[in-house]
Amino acid sequence: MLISELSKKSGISIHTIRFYEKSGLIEGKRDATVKSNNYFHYDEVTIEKLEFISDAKSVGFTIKEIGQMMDAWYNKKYTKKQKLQILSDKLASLEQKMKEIKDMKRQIFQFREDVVNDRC
Amino acid sequence: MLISELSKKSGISIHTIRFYEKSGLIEGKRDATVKSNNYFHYDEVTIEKLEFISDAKSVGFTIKEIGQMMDAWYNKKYTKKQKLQILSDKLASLEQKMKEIKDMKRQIFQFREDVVNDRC
DNA sequence: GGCAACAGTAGAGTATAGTCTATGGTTGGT
DNA sequence: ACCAACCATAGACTATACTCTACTGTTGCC
Repeated sequence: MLISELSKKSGISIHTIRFYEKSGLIEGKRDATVKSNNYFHYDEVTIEKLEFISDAKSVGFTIKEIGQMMDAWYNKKYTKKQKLQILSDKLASLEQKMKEIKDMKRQIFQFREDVVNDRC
Repeated sequence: MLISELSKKSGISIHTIRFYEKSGLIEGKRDATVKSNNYFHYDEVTIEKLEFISDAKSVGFTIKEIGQMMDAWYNKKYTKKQKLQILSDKLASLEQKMKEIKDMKRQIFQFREDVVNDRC
């Protein structure tokens, strides 16, 4: 599929898709048999990738981290050991975020109690 | 205390403290009896505020949101009802973040399994 | 009185993650 | 052949959150 279809299917703007492509997160292929244009073609996997990017971004991962994670299982860039290391690191950082969110929840709960009881 | 002491006690750079002050998150007071300088003085509560800012930032809240939350219990800017609304909104967004992180963890776990079993 | 250390303001610069504009070529339908 | 709709690249612009520089004034100690 071409970029406009990918955009529609993924819900991500064409501009942003191009930005992700430049950033190395996704990659379209050019059809070597067609010489009149240089349109990029995308496959279904790219849709999955874009969905993962959205999810990963919303939990606070950076483009760089997301690229690293995607390389850890779509690419042959790393050894098995390196891949496992990367994924374990990201799991640990999620564990950490989880803890921080729990603490923040407790803190806001306390603030709310203070407001309810006119202590502030 | 003056800004350098506040910086040392909070672990936040003087530059960043000034940035937070400009952003309306914290507020130093000037000593009206001293006319030779216009140094800002900070109290212990400001240290607590800076700690909260750090925590809130690391869970992904923006400066704007943090300011709103701090206004919700340090200030008289909002009515009780508005304060409770703001704090409940933030709690809900933390709940949402938590859910997203859990999903992301599951996804990365799956990737890790795939790597372990050479399925990618 | 000199000077290092500290205070302030204003504004420039950086990094991240888009978002948009300009420009020009391509495709498909009439 | 025409033209709207699409594709590509390059680069400008925006917002957020710092981070740093330049410049100037103040304080405290010898």
